[in-house]
Amino acid sequence: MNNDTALLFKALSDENRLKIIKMLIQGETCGCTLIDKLSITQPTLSYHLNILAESGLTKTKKEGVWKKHFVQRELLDRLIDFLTDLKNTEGSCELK
Amino acid sequence: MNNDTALLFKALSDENRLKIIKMLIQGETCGCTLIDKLSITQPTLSYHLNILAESGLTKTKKEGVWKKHFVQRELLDRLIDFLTDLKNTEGSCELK
DNA sequence: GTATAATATAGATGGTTATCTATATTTATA
DNA sequence: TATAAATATAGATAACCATCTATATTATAC
Repeated sequence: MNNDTALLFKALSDENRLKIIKMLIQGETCGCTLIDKLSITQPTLSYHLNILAESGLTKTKKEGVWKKHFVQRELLDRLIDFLTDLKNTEGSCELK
Repeated sequence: MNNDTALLFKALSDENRLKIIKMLIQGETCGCTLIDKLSITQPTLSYHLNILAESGLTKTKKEGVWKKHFVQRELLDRLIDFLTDLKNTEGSCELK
């Protein structure tokens, strides 16, 4: 599982990957279900699913011919925490 | 102000830009203050500050020779909302 | 008005990304 | 075991990114 915040944001920085993760959050699915909702080829989908998995945002399990993808919700929490901490940082007013 | 979620995440997908935004959140500053804390040249900093501003995550105001950069906290909220909504999406269990 | 400080722009470059086509691998089933 | 479905890999490519050096612009102060 990945830890690098910039890399997590990068995984979310593509429109197709955002669509994918929105679909996956509704329930684990295989690529063959996702592909119908996207305007990309199967190898390109495979590429994006890999990026999501490598970031740690998704995990997979093999079920026969299928590879089920699902969102690792703890990593969403980690990003929410990061942004919340950032937002709540008090300005120290060290202007220049 | 930008609206595209993927583009906002992209703005946060670079280590230097994360450092910059962490500094800016502590109080508005000019590039000349930021540059000392980063291992990049001034034109590269200018480039990153532009990306942040174009995403909407930061805004700027001119003050004499200086250009003060500051974080648009509402956009952090927007990202937090996006991730929270995503996380709270109920799985509809439509497995395949 | 010239020097100085802050910032921007231009142009180059090596690396990365998203995409494709074509092909290979894996697994279940007829 | 041959076929079909799901997924992966290889290789190509055009576009984009992060970075640099060199130079230009802008604004203040002397």
